[in-house]
Amino acid sequence: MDIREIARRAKVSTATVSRAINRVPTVDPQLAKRVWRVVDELGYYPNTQARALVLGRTRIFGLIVSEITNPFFPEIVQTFEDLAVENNYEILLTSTVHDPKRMESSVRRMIERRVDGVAILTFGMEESLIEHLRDRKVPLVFVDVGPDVPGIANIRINYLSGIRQAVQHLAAMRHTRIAFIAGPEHLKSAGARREAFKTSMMEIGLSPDLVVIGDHRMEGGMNALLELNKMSARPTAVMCSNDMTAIGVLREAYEQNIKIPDDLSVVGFDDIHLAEFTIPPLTTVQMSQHGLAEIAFNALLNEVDNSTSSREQHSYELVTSLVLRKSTALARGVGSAITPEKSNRTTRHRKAAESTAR
Amino acid sequence: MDIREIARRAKVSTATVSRAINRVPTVDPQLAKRVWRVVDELGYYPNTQARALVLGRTRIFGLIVSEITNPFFPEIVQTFEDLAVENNYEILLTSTVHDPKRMESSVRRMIERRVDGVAILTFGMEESLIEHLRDRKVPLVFVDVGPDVPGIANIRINYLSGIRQAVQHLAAMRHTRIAFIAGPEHLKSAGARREAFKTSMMEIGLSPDLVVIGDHRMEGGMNALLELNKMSARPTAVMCSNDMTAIGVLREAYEQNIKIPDDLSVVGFDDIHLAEFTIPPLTTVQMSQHGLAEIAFNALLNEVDNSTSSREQHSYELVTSLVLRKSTALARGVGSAITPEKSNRTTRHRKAAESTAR
DNA sequence: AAGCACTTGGAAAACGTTTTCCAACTTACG
DNA sequence: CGTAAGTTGGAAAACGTTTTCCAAGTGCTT
Repeated sequence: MDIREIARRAKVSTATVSRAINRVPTVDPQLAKRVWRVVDELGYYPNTQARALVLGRTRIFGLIVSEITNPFFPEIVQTFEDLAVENNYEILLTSTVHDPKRMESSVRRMIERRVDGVAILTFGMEESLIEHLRDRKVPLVFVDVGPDVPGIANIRINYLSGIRQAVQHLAAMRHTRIAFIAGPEHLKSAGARREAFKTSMMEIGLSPDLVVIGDHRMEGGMNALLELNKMSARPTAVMCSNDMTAIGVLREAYEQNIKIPDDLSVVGFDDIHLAEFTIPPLTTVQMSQHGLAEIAFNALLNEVDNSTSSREQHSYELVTSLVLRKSTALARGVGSAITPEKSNRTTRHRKAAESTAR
Repeated sequence: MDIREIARRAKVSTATVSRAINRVPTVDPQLAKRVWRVVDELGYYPNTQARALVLGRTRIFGLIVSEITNPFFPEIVQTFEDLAVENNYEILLTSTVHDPKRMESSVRRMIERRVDGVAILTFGMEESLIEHLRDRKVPLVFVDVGPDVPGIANIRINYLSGIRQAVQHLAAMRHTRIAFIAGPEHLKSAGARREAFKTSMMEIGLSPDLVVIGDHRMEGGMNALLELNKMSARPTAVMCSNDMTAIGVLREAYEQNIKIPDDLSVVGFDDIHLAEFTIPPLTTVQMSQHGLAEIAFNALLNEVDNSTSSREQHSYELVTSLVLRKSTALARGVGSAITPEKSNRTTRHRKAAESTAR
């Protein structure tokens, strides 16, 4: 069933049907109504491929993520989809699972399907692939790419703001041996978090060298804690490069019968929804997934519409900030005279929060 | 850059380029190589819209899920995508978030984009919508639709197998007051789980009436436990309609200082990856997400290829089974003479597992 | 040398739209 | 009544492929 069929039945030309469907204002309302009636009766849906072919626009945005099974991403995907529905776009979702082959095939698929833009939320992608896309003039949004790739909209994440708050929060609770569980070494974003940790620690005169490498998964968090436990001078607090790592730490601590937060304070990064439901609830650095998705989508939209004009706002920034829950407490041995009763601890907590969170 | 450009540069006809690209065996290898060289040099990618238009196949499968932010689904999406990549398909992913409007727009989008098939992994979808798709002869796979919709491939899930194991496992540990936290009332799949629980309980002469309604989210699990606590005769064990609910229960128990599993045994359903990392690790009923996705994808593939022949295998079954971890234990008061020392408890656990799991 | 089988190219139709051009028609206004 | 302005329809081009038809070319067999 095509537009010609509709034209025949409504006794108008295909041109008129097209105009009616696309709500061109010049068309007579009476006529338009007649067309719409036939469309509804027959359950006609325009063929988007054909439309895309002539328009040179597919109304599809590509979205490349690292790993859809990491709970960080579904929230982004959901927001992205909400916006897509609102703006009549589709999403072509691709998950690279850290595999260079998959990254390549992702890019190929995006090009083959002629998406109108791509948001890249995976890290460690070959520069040549990015250039491949850029050379085709596909609008791109990127998270955290260095300043070295010109002509690409970039969402910079201010890791320092939140991580500094976290470190100061821990220091305020008398922690001095604070470890960091980093992400995979090749990940730029993981490197940036680590850098921010280092900076924050040095600012307040603490040693930033207690670092062990994780993988941004729960498994890595478990292993990292094992690692940390082997050390002669064990840390009393640990910052994790993301929440999944922190969940792993919590889990391994349970296994080892290490009490959180009494024996060890832990703070995560990302503030995924789950962080509110861990045991104990996770103190973590918030990086709004909703905000990230929104910025990415709008950047793309912007770039598609004003394809020629306004190439200005090419860089966006997302700040991070600490959210306090229950996985951090006074360092061991400090204030041990006070009964570690639950409500008490919470109160102290809140105080510390106020002193550092602003 | 189109196929004509390639033809010109390779000094062959567009017909030959098309044949070469699609690996039609009759074309001379020499010539094919020449064509491919030009293709690579120019970085040419065939336009899939144009191809779809003439072929009448888009090589896109629709995938409709309830809620991508529920960790149950990303694993399915990942497997689905793996298979899509392997078979040169794309996925059009849609998340209905339990909103009838979104369900409608999902279906509309699938039709507009002319997907080659749709896997419906959302529940409580209007029958009229499904018929809308079926009337268009879009191949469909469905999870758990009743036997009332003919002409649609259906994946039936054997909830009973796993739930019966779980109930018997609990009974073997001397639990008699076993509660069930159900899913949203309108969900067919949630209803089926509840039915399976009821059946299993009655089989062994226990009352199946201790039921409270949840929402398949962590929040609902928390509320449900609150509810349960108000009861005069509190349950000693609780089965949850899905793992997210169980995670909520664990969380609220922590809040209430109820020890899991000593004070309360809890078992989940789904066996999401996360279930291994809760505190304590969650005993749960496994329903392979990987298997589900695989069946769904292959069913679709099958239906597209043999569009006319073999309409046989229209129903698939997925069995469920209990996986034992640490969130269940002997009922309180039973064998309390034994010191509840950790390794001991684990051993008992394993034994119970063996007696019921087969 | 003739005949045959196979490969190749040229041309064109087809897929389902949007859009342009021009002509024809309607309406409103002076 | 004549004219201008606006709406509508018909026809056709365009988007980028695949595929079919037919004719021409190539190499092999007899």
